[in-house]
Amino acid sequence: MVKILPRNFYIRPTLTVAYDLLGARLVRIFEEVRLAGTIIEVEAYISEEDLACHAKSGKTKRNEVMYGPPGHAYVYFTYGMHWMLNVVTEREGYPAAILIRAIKVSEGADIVAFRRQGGETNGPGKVTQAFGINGSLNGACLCDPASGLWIEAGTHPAQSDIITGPRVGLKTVPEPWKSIPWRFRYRR
DNA sequence: AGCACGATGCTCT
DNA sequence: GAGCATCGTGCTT
Repeated sequence: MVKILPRNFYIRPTLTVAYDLLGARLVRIFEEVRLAGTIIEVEAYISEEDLACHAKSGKTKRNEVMYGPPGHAYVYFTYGMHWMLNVVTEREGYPAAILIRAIKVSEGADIVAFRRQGGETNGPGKVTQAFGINGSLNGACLCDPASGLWIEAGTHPAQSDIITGPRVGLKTVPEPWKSIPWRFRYRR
């Protein structure tokens, strides 16, 4: 029996949701094929206070989905070539989201492409590439299977199997945000 | 194994 | 015009 994570899952504090997403299963219907993978690495971006968060300068056209209701996808384009997949958390009006940085592919043709790496993607750009995720999914509802993108409950790892550390790629972000341990990873 | 760098285009100042 | 929540390559240890 499939259990799609409901909106109530996402409305909780972002760090709690990030922690709970480890072990959950990201599912994508792409060209009528079901692709799925276990979420193994995430990062939290929380509020206008967080100077690494896109919401640091307030609401803009780009980040407006983060201000919307929880349980939606925030997908943005960066470095001229990469799409990033985030899930929106907390109450509507409070900008926060979780970046899906890595998954272990378990279903779908793309498993072949990642088999050499043990089925794992190794960066957020690889997740979106593997699952055919782009800007057309920005704002998509993860609680509605019609969107073709959702998350199902999985087996959560034990606390001792989770590594916490600073978020990746924040070059010019001031402290404490640059080093705050808001990255969660399932130990290999 | 680790670091430096270029690709490439969109967003915000 | 600067900077970017990245990735692959090519070079150094």
